[in-house]
Amino acid sequence: MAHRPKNTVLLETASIDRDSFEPAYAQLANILRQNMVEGLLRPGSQLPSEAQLVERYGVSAMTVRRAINILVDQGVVTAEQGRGTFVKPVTLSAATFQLGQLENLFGNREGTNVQLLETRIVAADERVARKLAIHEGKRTIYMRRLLWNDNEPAFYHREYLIYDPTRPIVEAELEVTALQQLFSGTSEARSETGITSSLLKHGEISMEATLLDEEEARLLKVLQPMAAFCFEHLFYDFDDKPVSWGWFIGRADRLRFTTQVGLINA
Amino acid sequence: MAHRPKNTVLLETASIDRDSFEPAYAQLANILRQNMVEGLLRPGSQLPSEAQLVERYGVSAMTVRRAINILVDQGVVTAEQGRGTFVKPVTLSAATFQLGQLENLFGNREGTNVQLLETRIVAADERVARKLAIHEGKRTIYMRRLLWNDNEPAFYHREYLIYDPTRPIVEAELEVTALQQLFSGTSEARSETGITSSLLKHGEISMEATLLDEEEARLLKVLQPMAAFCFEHLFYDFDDKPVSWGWFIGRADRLRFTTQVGLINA
DNA sequence: AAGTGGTCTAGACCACTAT
DNA sequence: TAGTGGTCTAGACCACTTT
Repeated sequence: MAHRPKNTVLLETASIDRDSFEPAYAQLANILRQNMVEGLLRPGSQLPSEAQLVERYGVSAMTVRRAINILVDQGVVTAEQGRGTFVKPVTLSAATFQLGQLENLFGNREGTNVQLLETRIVAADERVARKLAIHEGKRTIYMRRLLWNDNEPAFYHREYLIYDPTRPIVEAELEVTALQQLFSGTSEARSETGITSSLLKHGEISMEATLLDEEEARLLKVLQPMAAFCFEHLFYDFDDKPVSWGWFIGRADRLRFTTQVGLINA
Repeated sequence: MAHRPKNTVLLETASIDRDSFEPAYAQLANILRQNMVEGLLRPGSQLPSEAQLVERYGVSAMTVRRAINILVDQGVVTAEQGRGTFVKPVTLSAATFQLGQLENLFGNREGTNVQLLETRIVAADERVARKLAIHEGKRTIYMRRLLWNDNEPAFYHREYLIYDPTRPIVEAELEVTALQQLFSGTSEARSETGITSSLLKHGEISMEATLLDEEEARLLKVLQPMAAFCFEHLFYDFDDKPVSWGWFIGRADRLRFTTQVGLINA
């Protein structure tokens, strides 16, 4: 016996229900996580080896691996080749905040709507030209919108869009560009018309905390000084050319991102 | 022929290199993603069926499934049983911001250090008692710290810790609780002493944008009014009892979270 | 040499969707 | 009924770590 599997107790009497709707790999992953939740498997300790799990739960090696891969992807264990699989300790830096949370916040889609404040053609100044990778002075579409939720202004959105008659960036896309997406959530790929021809290939989004300026405070109906979240976004088409640059500003006292780290049930 | 696989062209001449270090499933996932990046596979369009991919790339069905699962996990495609697998359009709300980004920001670990401003025993007021689920008036450990980066104060951290002689929450844990974690990144499970006995089971973290108050501004050496990020954290032990409640406040002009959505190379 | 994670296959079977 | 994604197995082989 070369490698002594130290304190690797074989845990719990729970077993796989072959008649369940839940796949065996998912059941096993949950059993293992439950063992961690209950403290039978503490941070730093080693999981039973794959061979042991195969025996104990009567599933194939592939199924065990898949279960463990899930836990690895979830960030609760690390698998080290030749050594074993270990429970990871809780880490602050593992926290991730999802922009999609805002959709829940804007829950009642009835009460949310978009007010177009202004849309006009403007010449790109140095900053806009740089962001959109066009020449200074070229024409762009400038839009200002106010997003309402429950009869309160929630976000002030400003956006510059490429204006190029040779590029198909017209009306339809204007709507899609960013706003619909924010609310439409996972944005089902299936459209009723058949084809969802998104022109957008990818985008960069950044988040900052800022102070509202006078205009922003007025539109959002709050008093200065007021902290705010600012989400800047830059979207590209399939030629990797920028098509849209803009930013959302929302009053901080209405926004809060939360997340969990470590071993949570279910 | 029942279900016509519409415009499903079999793509690209790229193929799997069996001698590569990169596993076949990863190579296939990358080939497929590359097809999306290049625009051969647009949002809404259907991927070749698994059977087709098996034939085209000469790998087993399991390998194909694993490749596709990766793309599903990455959120770039959706797989619908009985229908097919489709490319997802870009979505703003898919953006996720990782707290771990701060570690890169605090890159030079040489230049970062922690200054303990104060530590004392205080009686829990109503708010602290509620957060830590103890009785008002019970003793807690209150700590104030300043986190420096490049000879600049970056974060001001305040924290209340359970003070209970019957619970092992002593000195060693004080250090670990949150700070080490913020800097130590993935926080390797392997400690030199052998056992990493983290007492923390899980935690909740929330992010807000706020204004610095007078004391915070003074300590962080900035002028009011100044926007700031506030990260509140509440950690629990393996009995699901709170052990630590506190918050980091950092000047907003030094912090920026960025992320990408959609189809990115590599 | 023994034990560990990691990859891969060939084929079976199931559940769902479209026609 | 044919095509689709989804699960599962038994066994082979490899690479790494420990003793």
